[in-house]
Amino acid sequence: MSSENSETRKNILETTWKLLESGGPSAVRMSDIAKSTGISRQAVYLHFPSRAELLIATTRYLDEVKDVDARLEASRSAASGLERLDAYIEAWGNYIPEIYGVARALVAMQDTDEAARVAWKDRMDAVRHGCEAAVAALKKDGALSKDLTAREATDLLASLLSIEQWAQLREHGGWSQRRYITLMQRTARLSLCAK
Amino acid sequence: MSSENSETRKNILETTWKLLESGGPSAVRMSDIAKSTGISRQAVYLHFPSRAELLIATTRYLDEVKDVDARLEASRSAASGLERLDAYIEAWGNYIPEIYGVARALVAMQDTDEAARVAWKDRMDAVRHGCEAAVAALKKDGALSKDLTAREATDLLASLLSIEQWAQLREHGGWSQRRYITLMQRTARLSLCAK
DNA sequence: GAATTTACTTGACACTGTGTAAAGTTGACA
DNA sequence: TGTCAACTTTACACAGTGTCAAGTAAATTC
Repeated sequence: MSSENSETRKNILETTWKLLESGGPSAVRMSDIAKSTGISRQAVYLHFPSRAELLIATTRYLDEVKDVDARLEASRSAASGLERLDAYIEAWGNYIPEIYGVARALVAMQDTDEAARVAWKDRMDAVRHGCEAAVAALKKDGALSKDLTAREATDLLASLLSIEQWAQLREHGGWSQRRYITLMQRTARLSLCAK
Repeated sequence: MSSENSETRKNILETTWKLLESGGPSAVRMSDIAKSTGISRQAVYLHFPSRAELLIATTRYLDEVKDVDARLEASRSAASGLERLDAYIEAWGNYIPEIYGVARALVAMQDTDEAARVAWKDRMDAVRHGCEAAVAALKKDGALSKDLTAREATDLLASLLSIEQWAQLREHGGWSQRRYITLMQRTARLSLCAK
């Protein structure tokens, strides 16, 4: 395999990303990626050992380009637990559409590829971690509902903010992105907070 | 293809169901089904034109055996909108684990098979319809939150009750089935009802 | 300026799983 | 005795992934 910073490698990642954004995940084959990148199918394998690894590398590339960390860290500076919850939902909720194409492809590989499963789990654990922090902030304020343990509140929030949930509301329900954020903030507040 | 009520046909459906219940969907190939049924792979094709059609037939077979309709209709007799909401969540929520294996396999085929996509959409539309009725009952009681249109409330409820959501809470979160039902009822009540 | 290295191309092939096709078997039933 | 239905066996086409080996062309090094 060639160096990590190869120009071609970057081109492949960009192409993969773009192809996944427009069109279903199964429509993006290794040959499609090669063709769109303007190289041979075998050349793709010189940079990535398998389709799963390519998809995983693409999500990492996306995170890097979009600077997820910075966007999610922003919610940390919130004054109250409630503000933090809102900020986190806004930050993550607005990140979802940007990674949806790639995420979908990765999810589709979960059943067949162990590496893809782990990569997806890591990603979801990161979200869960953010949820955990938001719940902890609520609890610190005494704002967490007595009906829920911190663990349960975290699970609930993480599943409310799942990509599948977003897809269902946006695609099937036809919700606007703005409305999605607003109503998720509302739902989270009502179901997690005391009183 | 043979008659609809063939003994072998039923055996294939039973086997498919059982295989899907134990183990990932992609691990259940046509040859696995044939082997477990005790017939040749080709014999399966004498009864079902494709893997997708077999999976679709299996969901229908399950609905028949489990009598979904009767179970979901039960919630209709509820006195108030709120009771109806609770009853519907309980009925559907308890049905999910029984169809999860098959549902998972059908979802996994969505990207590649149009028939599977439509079959799954039909299934989800049926759930949505139940949600719609529950929301309408709430609205009639004047119990629906003013923050939401009936449409939005329906979308929200349907996505709360999605199979993916259930899977995430039960499998990743480790929630018990009882706790899942209780907290979903609570979340639905808090996010849909007025005041 | 010749040799080597790097990045890529070309073409062939193994493997898995789906679905098709055709000829053969077996038992029921008329 | 014949025929029909349900099933078996064998073979094959096809798509997509991943591997292998030989070839090319430009840049780098000696």
